[in-house]
Amino acid sequence: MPTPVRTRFAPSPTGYLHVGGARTALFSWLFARKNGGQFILRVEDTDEARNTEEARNAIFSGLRWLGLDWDEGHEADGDCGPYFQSERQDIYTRWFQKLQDTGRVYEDDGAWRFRFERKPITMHDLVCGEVTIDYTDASNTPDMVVRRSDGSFVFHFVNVVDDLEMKMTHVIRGEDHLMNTPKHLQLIEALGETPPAYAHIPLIMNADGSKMSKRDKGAAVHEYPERGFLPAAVVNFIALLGWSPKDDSELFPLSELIDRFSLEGINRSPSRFDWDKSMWLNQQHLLKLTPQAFAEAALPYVRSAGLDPTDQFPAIAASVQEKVQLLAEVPEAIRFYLREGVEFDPAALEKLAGNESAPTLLASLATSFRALPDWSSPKDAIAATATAAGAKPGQLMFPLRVALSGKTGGPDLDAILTILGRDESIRRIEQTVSTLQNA
RNA sequence: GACCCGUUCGUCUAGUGGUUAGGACUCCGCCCUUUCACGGCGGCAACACGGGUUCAAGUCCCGUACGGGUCGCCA
Repeated sequence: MPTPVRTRFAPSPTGYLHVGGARTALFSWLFARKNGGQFILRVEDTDEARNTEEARNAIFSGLRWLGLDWDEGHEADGDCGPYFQSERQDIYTRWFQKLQDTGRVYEDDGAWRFRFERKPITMHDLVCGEVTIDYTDASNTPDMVVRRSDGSFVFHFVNVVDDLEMKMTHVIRGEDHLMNTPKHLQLIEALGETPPAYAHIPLIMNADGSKMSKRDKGAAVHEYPERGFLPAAVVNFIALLGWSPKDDSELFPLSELIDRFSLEGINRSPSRFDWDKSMWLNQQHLLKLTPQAFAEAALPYVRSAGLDPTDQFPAIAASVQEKVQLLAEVPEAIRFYLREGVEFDPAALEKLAGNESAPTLLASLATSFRALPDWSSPKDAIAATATAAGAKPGQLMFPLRVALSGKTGGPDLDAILTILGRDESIRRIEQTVSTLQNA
């Protein structure tokens, strides 16, 4: 029986969750899930000065929002805890003792340095292939500090110890760690342990190719729910940034991503954000939602825009499901349903004003609406009214749309008529007629 | 500067010696739709450059250029 796969995500809580970090987490998570292994969340909070509670929570909530659950770590079980490095001092001290016993560390200015073996180090990276770094020349690769003069341990040491202690089989991390790997390999070799397999993934860049930093659009994971993205769409999008299923498919729910994922599909070159495509992908995921699920997803955005959803909301939301790319667009798309009367989009009103027959047609439409026995087929009344006035139904459709919604585009007229109801529809038509006459 | 990784349409990518270099986003047409959007069809658009190797190179090798990464008592 093969050793069960164990991967981890090991962020340090010094800011918000970065989208590059999220993708690293995603790939590690996918690899673990794909292979029936475990995914561990370890918080590397050794830099007390820079750690914040807020940053820690951003990591947890970001991962949860994306749907990346962890088997061991904060608020989860696990035999390899604690999962915060700040609570693992005893473990590091013990391993440091072991390292001292090998005679490979020496004191320097109160700190402890690890003496590298002066030889070429070759790693077999699962993504980069075979990479050799020459450690022969000490001036290029000075012995590294593993323990500071204040007694604390540096990243390289704790990271290696934890990966060993937590029995990692695969370390999937950003390419910025590639040059650290020989250091880690040397440490592990000195300790007489077996290293995990490494996979270094290329970084994500801004749309213009520049390095993505904190302030850049899309850098922070928490920005995505704010902008109206679905977690599944974000996961789908970042997975496609640097990974390919090797065929033409590209629309994946999480479950299928797990199925299709493999390290071989990871690219070697940094990729750039393509905002148009991320929004398109979000729209595709939105389209796949049931109308109920869509309404539910849209509700918070509607509320926070100050709109008060009525009991008609399910129908209202359904009418705009295929009109928006982001959930944050929903409030604007449905606002016209919920307000008193019509507010005209200037361009729409102008277009309507240019139509000389509109006021007359609309006025007689209001009359025939009023005469309808019921509201089951207002469309027949539209056709009849137009015909009676010697016009085509199409000549009445556009004015009616503007009269009801104030806009040139939007949901099907049928849906608008049904949702608004007879009284409100008539009211808006008459409001429009008088607006037109007074103009 | 040294070392490491990379380079196919504007962007994300398929492609593992012989392809009309494929798909997707964007953009532009047309169709569907009495709106918009969705959907369908079509179009524009790429192998960074220079040398090799080979009957044959986007695919292999070497340079150059460009991009990225790393060179801490940060992680």
